[in-house]
Amino acid sequence: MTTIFERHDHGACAKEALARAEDLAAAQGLRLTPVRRRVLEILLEQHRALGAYEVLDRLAAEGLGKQPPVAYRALDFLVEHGLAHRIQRLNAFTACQHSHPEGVAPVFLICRSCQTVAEMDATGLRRDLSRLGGEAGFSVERATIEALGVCAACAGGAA
Amino acid sequence: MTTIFERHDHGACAKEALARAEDLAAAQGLRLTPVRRRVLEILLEQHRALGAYEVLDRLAAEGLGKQPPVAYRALDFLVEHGLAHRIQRLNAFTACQHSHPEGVAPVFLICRSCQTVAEMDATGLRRDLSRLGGEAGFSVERATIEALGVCAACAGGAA
DNA sequence: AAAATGTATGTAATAAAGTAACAAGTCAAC
DNA sequence: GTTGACTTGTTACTTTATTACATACATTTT
Repeated sequence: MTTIFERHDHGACAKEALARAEDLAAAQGLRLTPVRRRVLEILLEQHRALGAYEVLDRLAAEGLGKQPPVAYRALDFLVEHGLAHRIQRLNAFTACQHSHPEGVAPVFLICRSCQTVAEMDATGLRRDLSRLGGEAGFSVERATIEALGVCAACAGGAA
Repeated sequence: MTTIFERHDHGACAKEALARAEDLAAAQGLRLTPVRRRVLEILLEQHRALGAYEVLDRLAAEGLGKQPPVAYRALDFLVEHGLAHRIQRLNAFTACQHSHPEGVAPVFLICRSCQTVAEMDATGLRRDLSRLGGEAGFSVERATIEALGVCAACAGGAA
């Protein structure tokens, strides 16, 4: 499995994600407005999750909006359409790193040392979770799976 | 698998949990002070997660503390010793329903209709998650697994 | 092109959640 | 009965998030 923990061409990675967003917008008739697009770009700059107010500060510095709702609305839009994810543990947001065709939400790996947040496909895990819920008569609709730990680079570097 | 979604003697369920807490405190030399004990009792009254401020309001009504730190400290104590859990999706807390011998954190099933939060053992899921992380060189230390959906009773009742 | 409609943004105000810092009290051990 | 560790009280504040309403922009209808 390949994650963004590995060395990669980050510029290309961000560019691709933006292109995917544009394709999605075109395909689904969504409006990737300047604010929304800029928020996605800001999230794509780093592989760590940003708080809504960090995003807002950036927007404010560029004259794109000074009040919380501006940031929250754009972030909500991105999350709703799968272009970004909310990391519950951090009350923060990160750009989506892979395209998740259907409603296949990923698992997040959060490095507590470098703050990098990586996504991994977790189809199997989700199936198991649904099965587990099913045993209790519970119908799983959405699931949050977040792992906190240390990435290879940080584990190696700190050794 | 049996969860608190099923009919059960709630009084007994709460009483047992409290007894477990006392045993734990005795065994580990922890101080289950009046505030801490009362917070646990409050959480045990319902099988839904309570926000820190809901707990605080209850404490205040009983003269046990009026400021946020009082509630947060007690909640942190309970969480730290496995007597309660924090539900990330809800920014809320729920009493532990099973004793988790070691550091075996459970999975949470959150009914979006009746707000009940049930725990299930997820040893297998956690192992799979660790393995998945391992594939990316990531060492998982702690994991949050929360499922949002509908419990059997609500699905049946609403049908 | 003007009116009507739907959607997005701007703004103010406030709510909700969480923390820092320090003073004061409690309790067990010596 | 004083020391030291832990717990609680209190003030003040920070961070995160939402409500409500006004304004602007875009699209379709006429």
